[in-house]
Amino acid sequence: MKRVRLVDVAEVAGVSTKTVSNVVHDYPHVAPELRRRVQAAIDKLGYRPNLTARRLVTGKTGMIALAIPEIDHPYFSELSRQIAEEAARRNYRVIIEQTLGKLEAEHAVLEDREAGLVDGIIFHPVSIGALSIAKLHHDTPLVLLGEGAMPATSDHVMIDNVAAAAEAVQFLLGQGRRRIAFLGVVEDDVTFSTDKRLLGYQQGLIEAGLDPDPGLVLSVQDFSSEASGEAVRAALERGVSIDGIVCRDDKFAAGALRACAAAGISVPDGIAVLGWDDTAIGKYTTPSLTSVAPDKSALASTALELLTERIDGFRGVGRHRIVPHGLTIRQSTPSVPSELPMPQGEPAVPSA
Amino acid sequence: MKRVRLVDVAEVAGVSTKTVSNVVHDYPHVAPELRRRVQAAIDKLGYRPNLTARRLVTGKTGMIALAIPEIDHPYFSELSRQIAEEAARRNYRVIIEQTLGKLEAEHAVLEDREAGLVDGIIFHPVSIGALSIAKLHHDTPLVLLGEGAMPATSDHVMIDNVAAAAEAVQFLLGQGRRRIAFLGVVEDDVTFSTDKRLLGYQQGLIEAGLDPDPGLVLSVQDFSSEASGEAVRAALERGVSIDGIVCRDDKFAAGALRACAAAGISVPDGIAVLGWDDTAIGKYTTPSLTSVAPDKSALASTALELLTERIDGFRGVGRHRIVPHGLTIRQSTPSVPSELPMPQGEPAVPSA
DNA sequence: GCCTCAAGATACAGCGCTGTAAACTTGTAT
DNA sequence: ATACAAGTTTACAGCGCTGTATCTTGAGGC
Repeated sequence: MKRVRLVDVAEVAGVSTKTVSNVVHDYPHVAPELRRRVQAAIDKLGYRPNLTARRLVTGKTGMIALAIPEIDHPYFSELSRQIAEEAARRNYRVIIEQTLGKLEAEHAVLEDREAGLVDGIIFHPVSIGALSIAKLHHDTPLVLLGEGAMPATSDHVMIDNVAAAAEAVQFLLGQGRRRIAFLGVVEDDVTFSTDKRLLGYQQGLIEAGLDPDPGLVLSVQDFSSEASGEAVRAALERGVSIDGIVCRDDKFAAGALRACAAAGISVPDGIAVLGWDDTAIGKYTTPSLTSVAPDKSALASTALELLTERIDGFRGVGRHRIVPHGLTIRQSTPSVPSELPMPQGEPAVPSA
Repeated sequence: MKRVRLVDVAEVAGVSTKTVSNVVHDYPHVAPELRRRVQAAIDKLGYRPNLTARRLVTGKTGMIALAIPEIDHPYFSELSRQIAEEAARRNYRVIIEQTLGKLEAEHAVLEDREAGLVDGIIFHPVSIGALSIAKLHHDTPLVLLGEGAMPATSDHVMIDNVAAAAEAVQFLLGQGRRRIAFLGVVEDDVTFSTDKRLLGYQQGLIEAGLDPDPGLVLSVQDFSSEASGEAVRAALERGVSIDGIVCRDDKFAAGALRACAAAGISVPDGIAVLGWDDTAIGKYTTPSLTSVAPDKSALASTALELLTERIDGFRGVGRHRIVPHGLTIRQSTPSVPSELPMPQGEPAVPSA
C-alpha cells in the first residue's frame, strides 16, 4: 500500500501536479470546476501531503524546539502548556527537549547538530553560561527564558525577579511581619534565579528601613522539598525567630509548610509562607500557598513573538523583555489586606 | 550566510558527496586518510546535515507523536517524561500534541492530515470511541494508552485497573476499614477509567464478602479537586458513615483530604484516603497521599517497544499489554502493616 | 604476467513537493 | 477586429540528501 502522492492525484484528476498543489494550498486562482475535480481525486485517493518533502523545498519546518530542564516539574509543564498552545495558534508544533539542567544536554541544544529540524528554539538554560551560549549558538533563531545566562546577542524573556521578591517582602511587611526569612540558597550551587530573588528580598527589607539579618537567609542541601523542610526545621530548632518566609520556589515552600506543621507552628498565624512560580503545588498544600505568579501566558506569547520575528528574518541584537508578574494570594499568608500597593511589574512591551 | 551543504564539504575535501555522506554515517569502508580529510572539511565549514533532506530520502523521521489530554496534568507530565526518555534511548524525538480530551482534537491526531511528520503515534484517548479509532486510523503505527477506547486492531498498554482497585479496597479492608467509599464518578461523564476502577472497587468488596453500599459511591460535579472536596463534604453532612475512600485520582483525593480536614475528621485515623496515579500531588498534600502507582516507566518502555516493532514493519492484530502497578504508601492510610499480600499485577511481557 | 576479487570511491537518479516563469485562455477596451 | 490585461494552468528545475549500480585500484593466486 504505497503512499498516495501529488502525481497520483494529478493523474486521476487529469491536471498538473502544480494545480493539485494549488488546490491543497487554497490558491485563489483555480477555476471552481477544476478545484472540484481535484478535490474529488484527493478525497477518493485519501491523499495527504508529505510534510517532509514540503519542508525540504520551503526550508521551513513549522516546528520549534522547547528546551527545558524537566518536563514534569510543575512550573515547566505549566509553561510548556502555554507555549504549546501559543505555538499552535501560530501554526507551529513544539518538540520538547529535556536537559535535566545538565551542561552536556544544554550544549547539545545549541550545537543543534542536525540542522533543518526546527525553525527556532526556546531555551531555558540552567548550567550553561552566557559566553558558551554566544559561542555555540548557530544561526537558528533562539529565545532564552529564565534568569540564567543572557548573552547580549540573544533574545530573552523573564519577569523582574528582583522587583517581585522585593514586593513579596513588602507584602509580608505590610502584614506586620518583621522577621522574614529567605529560603532557597542551595549551598555551592546558587542559581541565577536564587541570586536575583535573594537580592530582591534584601532590597525589599532595606527599602522598608530594615536591616537584613544574615541569619534569616536559610540554605538548603538540594532542590528537594525534603531538604527545604529540613532547613526550616533546623533553623527553628536553632531558635531563630521567624514570622515569615519567602521561598525560592513552591517546592521549597511546601517543605517549609511541613516543617512548620511538624514544629507545631501555625501557618500563617505563626509564620507566613510565600512560594514562587504559582504552580499547582500551591493548590494542594495545607494551607494552600500564596505564591509569586509569573505571567506564564505572557511569557509564552512574548517568547513566541520574539522567536517568530527572528524566524521571519529579524536580525538585530538581543532584545530583553520583562513580562508581568503578580501574587496569587492563598491561605499561607494572612488574609488581612495589605496597605501597600502591589505593583505588577512592567507590562510586556509588544514590539511594533 | 548560506547553510553549508554536503556538496560544499565535498568540494573542499575534493571528494564526492557520497563519500562525505559515508564519513558522516561512519560507513566502515572509507580510507583513513580520506576520512581525515573529509572530517577536516566538515569541521572547517561547520557542516551539519540537513535532517529534512535525509528524511525525505530515507522515509524515516525519527520522531514520534505523543498525544495526551493535558501536558500539565501531573500524571501526563510524569508519563511524558518517561516516554521522552525512553524515546531518546531509542533515538527518537517526541513531539507532544495536547488534545484537552476534545473529540475534534482526538480526531485530528488520527487523521494525521499531514503525513511524513512522525514515524508513529502514542495516543492516550479520552473522548473518541474504539470504532472511530479503527475507522480514522491510517497506516501510521499507533499505540494506545489508558483505559479508553481499545479497538482490537490497535496495540494498547495499560495497567489492570480492576485488579488495582480491588487491591486498594483489600488494602483498606486489611486495615480494618469497612465503610469504604468510592470517589470519582463524574455525573453524565463516566470515563472508561472511572468505570474500571469502580468495578474493581465493587469486586474488592464482594470478594471480601461485603455488600457494596450504593450510598458509598460518591459522585462529583466535574474533574476538579474542589468538586471532589464538595462531594465528600456533602456526603459527610448527609451523615454517611465512611472510614475509607478510594479515589479515582490524586486530584480527587486531594479534595477529599481538604473536606475531611474541614469536617474535623482526621486522616488516616478517622478516614483513610487512597489516591490514584501516584503523582507528585501526593507528596505535597497533608497528610501525604497513599496512591495506586502505575509503573509509568514500564508503561513508557512497553509502549515504545510495541511502537518501534510496528515502525520496523510488524503487521498484525492489536496486541494488548498489561504493565505492573503497585501502591505507594504514605500518610493518608494507617501505617499498620496489612495482613493481606499485595499482588503487584502481571509483569510486563516483553515480546521475543 | 594475467586474472580475480574485495575494498574504496563515485555518478546519478530520485525521495515528493513548491517556486518560477512561461504558456495559454478568456474578457474588455480600443 | 486587435491589443492588452487579468485570470488560469502548466513545465520544469531543484531543495539536500542517500541507495544503487558502477567503476577503479591494488593485492593475491596461479
